[in-house]
Amino acid sequence: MGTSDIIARFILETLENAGGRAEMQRSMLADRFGCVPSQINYVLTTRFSPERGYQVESRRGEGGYIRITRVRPSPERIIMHTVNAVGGKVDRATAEALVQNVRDAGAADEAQTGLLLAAVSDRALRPAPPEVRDAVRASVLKHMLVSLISENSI
Amino acid sequence: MGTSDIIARFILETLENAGGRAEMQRSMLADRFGCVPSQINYVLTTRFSPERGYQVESRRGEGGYIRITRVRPSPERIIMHTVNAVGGKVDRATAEALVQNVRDAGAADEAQTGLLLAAVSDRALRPAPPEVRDAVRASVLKHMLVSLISENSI
DNA sequence: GATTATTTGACTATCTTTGACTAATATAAA
DNA sequence: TTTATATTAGTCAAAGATAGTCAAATAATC
Repeated sequence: MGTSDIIARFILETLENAGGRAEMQRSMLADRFGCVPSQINYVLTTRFSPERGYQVESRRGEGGYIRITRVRPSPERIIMHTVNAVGGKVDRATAEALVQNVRDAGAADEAQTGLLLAAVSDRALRPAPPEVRDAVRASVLKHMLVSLISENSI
Repeated sequence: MGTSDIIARFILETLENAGGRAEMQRSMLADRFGCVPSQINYVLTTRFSPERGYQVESRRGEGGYIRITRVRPSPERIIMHTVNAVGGKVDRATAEALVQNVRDAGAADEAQTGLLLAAVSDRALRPAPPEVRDAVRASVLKHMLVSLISENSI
């Protein structure tokens, strides 16, 4: 088992003991596991992505930290399923259909649905070059969906 | 939590107890929290900016003071103002401050704020090329805010 | 052997703390 | 009244403290 797996397991244990939400310093982790700090970013992006049900926030400078939140599944199973269905790119029509599904499943109310639809609209994403637009749409949508779960389950 | 956060929290509490308006001396604050006086200015500019809904007045010399006033315009007005403030491009820090302001004004609840923050995060916008990322962020944010107004006014 | 995953480090970005210098105001002195 | 002095607050840039990005090197896997 490689260093990244060990770090990931440590983070998982910490999350477990902290009830799904934990704050730690990147430099402390790197220190503890004898790796360079950027490897922590690698672990976070590969193993604690929105697709896997995690939300990562951070802050730099004095008092900086990395906060990892585990999203609790439940009525949110639908949302996670949707996040997985989005993939790396998603066109507008598909995104809208997925959002409607989320609403129909009762996982988002009218206002939240409105925000989601506004964010994935072609008009909102117009400044993004066409060749990456669907990738941006997918990323924005997934991050919003994960945020929705964490907010609803607190 | 760093010194600046502690100072900010103290000011917030003081404001709370004083009904949204408080006067204090910069040197007293610096003294109390063991920092250099100019750090108070840093806290004021980063955490009690007009964008976040505060007004700061001051006076020098004998009997000098800093007066901090919490300002709360109407939600609609805040949102309209925010949409106008976004412009063609907006960086992450500014976008987050604007969103926080919208929430503070009561124009967005926790879940909606979460969706907004998720959509304007660097992580969500990662697929967008850096040279257009702030433009995409601005567009997404504005479209979402507009959606929020129409939803809220039902 | 090719492909994918991991590790590493140089460079960048952001946030905070500090201090030297500047500006304004009240009060006392001339 | 004018000037000087003391007492505040303001500005700005440098230094310090974190975290992020990216691509090259290496290792693991197919």
